[in-house]
Amino acid sequence: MPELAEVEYSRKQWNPGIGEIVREVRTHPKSRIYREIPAVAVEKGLTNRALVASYAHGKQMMFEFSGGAWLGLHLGMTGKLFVAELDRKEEKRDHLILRMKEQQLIFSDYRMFGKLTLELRDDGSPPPWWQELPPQTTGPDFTKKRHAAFVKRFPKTPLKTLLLDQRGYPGIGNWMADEICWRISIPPHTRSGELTDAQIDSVWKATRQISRDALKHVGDNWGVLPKSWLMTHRWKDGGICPRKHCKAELIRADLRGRTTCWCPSCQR
DNA sequence: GGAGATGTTTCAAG
DNA sequence: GCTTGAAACATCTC
Repeated sequence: MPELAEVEYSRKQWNPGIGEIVREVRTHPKSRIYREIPAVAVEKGLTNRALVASYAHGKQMMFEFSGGAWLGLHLGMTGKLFVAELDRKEEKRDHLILRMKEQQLIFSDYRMFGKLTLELRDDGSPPPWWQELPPQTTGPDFTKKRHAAFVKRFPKTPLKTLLLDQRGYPGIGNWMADEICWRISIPPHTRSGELTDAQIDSVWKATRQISRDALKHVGDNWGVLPKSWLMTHRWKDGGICPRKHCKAELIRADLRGRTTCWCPSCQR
């Protein structure tokens, strides 16, 4: 599930804990989630600290705690963040639980592709890797020029696959990449090197637009995406292209290891 | 039982 | 050093 907008949504799920002190930390020490840092270090590092703020950047999230502790989270394929009452029973897939006065913040992930880091810093600044993340697709530094250079760097890579590269397009995931290709009527398997300058331009525009639209629609309460989007049709067998007057049956096929959906009529 | 799932990392080859 | 492409990771659901 987690792409740009869903990550932003997830980050906000822990907002009720802002300003609250972590009284107890529960972990699953053997979980794969703790491959970057031992669970004990996370328990020690977060106990008695207050959650100060949270940030999202592409698919990455950062939670700032008092005293310069920075908790980085990535949801992988199946990670979830939520708040629960204190009497909620611990479940097998809860990897991190932060118990506060009247609630607990939970990170669960059954497939365990998620990732967790914790860094304690003296100077109050976020970890360097966080500051060096590539420009957000909704921000001012995601320029046409930067995008064009990135496209030209990987001429053999199919456009859809290129859009999944987090170095170029942080936050773009499988459905958004398909949505972008569909919106501008380019087949997802088109090699980057075969795109015209005008097409490269339209990819840039669509990427910005769809990023912004996705954030707007998912919003604070998982808004429903418009029926006019490819996304709302892509998983149905025999799904129909939602473009006006098209009505072609959508195709789903593997492209470089990811399920890809496109319209054989619009995208040629 | 097998295939597939809205993601990243790693490794080998050119 | 770079790009490219496949496999691995772990578990649940259909």
